[in-house]
Amino acid sequence: MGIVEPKILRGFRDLLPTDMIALEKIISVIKDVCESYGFIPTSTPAIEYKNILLAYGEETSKEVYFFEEPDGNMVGLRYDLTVPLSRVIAQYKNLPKPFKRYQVSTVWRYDKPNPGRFREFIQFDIDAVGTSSISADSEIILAIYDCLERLGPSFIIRLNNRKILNSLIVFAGIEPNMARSVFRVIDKLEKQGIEVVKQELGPGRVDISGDKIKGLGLNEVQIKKIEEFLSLPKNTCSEAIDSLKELFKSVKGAEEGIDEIKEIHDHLDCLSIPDGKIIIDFSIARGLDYYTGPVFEVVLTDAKEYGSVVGGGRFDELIGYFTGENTPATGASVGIDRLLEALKKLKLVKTKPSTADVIITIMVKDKLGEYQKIAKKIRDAGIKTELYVGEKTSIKEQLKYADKQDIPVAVIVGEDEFTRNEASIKDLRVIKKQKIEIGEREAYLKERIGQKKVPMGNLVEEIKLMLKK
RNA sequence: GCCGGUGUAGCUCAAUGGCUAGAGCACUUGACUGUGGAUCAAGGGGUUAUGGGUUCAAGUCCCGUCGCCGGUACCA
Repeated sequence: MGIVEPKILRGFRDLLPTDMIALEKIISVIKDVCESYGFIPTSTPAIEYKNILLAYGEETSKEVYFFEEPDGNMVGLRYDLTVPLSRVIAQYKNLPKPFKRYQVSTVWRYDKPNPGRFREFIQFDIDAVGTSSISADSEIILAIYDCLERLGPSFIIRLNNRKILNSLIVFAGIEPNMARSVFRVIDKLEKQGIEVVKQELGPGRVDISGDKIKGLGLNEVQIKKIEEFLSLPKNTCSEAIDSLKELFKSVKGAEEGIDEIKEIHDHLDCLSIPDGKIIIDFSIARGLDYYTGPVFEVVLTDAKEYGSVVGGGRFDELIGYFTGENTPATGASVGIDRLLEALKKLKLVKTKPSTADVIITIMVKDKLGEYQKIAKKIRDAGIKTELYVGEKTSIKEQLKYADKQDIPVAVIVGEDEFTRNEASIKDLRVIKKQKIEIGEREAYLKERIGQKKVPMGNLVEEIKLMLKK
């Protein structure tokens, strides 16, 4: 008989318990924060009609998984959570506005896989729809700020405004249809440096591997003006705002974007958020075409190689493709997979193979019912408790299993304990924590390291005490 | 997509074109039938990613494919 070779698609991956436990933990922290801000959960299908997925234009299509249903409908896997959100807003017209929702779901893109970047990945989106108020943008940024504070990594939130970049196009005298390309180039500033940016704005350059990168062909005056913009003093947010105001004083309509970013800054200032954690960076544009106002992204300062782990901004024109009317919206998207990889590397998330805190070992096979009673008692007290169900029933095997699963406490009840109405509880962490100097195996066994006999009536209390250590 | 590197046991890696492809860790078993550590002993594990070619002889050299890593491009 042929054996089927076990393999998975390129860019896809399995999440084994250790990763999955860490992932769930991260998600639950973010959910808690969202709900503490009054964002409410939504869910939409993984599959949408093709024309829905293509609502913003055909150019998106090459990275989307499309397929035909047996009855001929053309459908596809969602590639983000914003398109389904727009559909939902258009479809359920009586949703309360502002509609503040969060959604954590899998999305699919046929991209080139990278470390921390997969073809199937999880997005955590937070959005506020139906309000132009900048306070919505501030709330989302604050929620993201709180999430990161609770998760623990050091980070920087970079803020900008698409309107400011649009003013730059006017300021530098660039054709409006070049705007998008210019934004794409200046977005590279942080990673590549000013010289590369200037080359790409102008004649182009040749990269390390010998590839030619075409330049945008801007003239020297235009490049000079962009450089002036990018090198504005911005040690503090107020300094950045003031210097930009000065630079753009003759640009018509430039106040709007500057005022918006100032408003966000004022909100954050009231909460005494340290100036270095949320900064203004005029180079960030975000890859997406659809942003219309404030934009921001987050990098982890000790794990920069994962790129931005959160990105977001205002997209006032997007939902209109479905509603036919102007529907302002702003949001953020957390790259959960990148965050997981980064937090693992920074050792800020527990990587454990099991969620159980207690294992009940089986010593007397025909008293299974008794063991189940013990397990129930501990579970009823809110402690995660596993009853050993393996076939190898020697105590040695059971403890080895518990050790491998990193379960901290074992309950051992044999004939002795049953007759005395007692239980032995054993702290399995003790051996790992300190090297115990016992040479002889016999002495080691006698020592019963980390073990304690307690009356059955006190079992739950004693376990709680042991777990607290 | 393009450029470069790389692929040997579960993991980390050895092996001048030449004898039966090795080691450490991990794993299994026993010393030890109510105790996970340490120690000792034994054991299992490989189509050298894959398909072709050169050669008396290929893990080793050449070509294709696939995977992985790095860079670059793209990213609604």
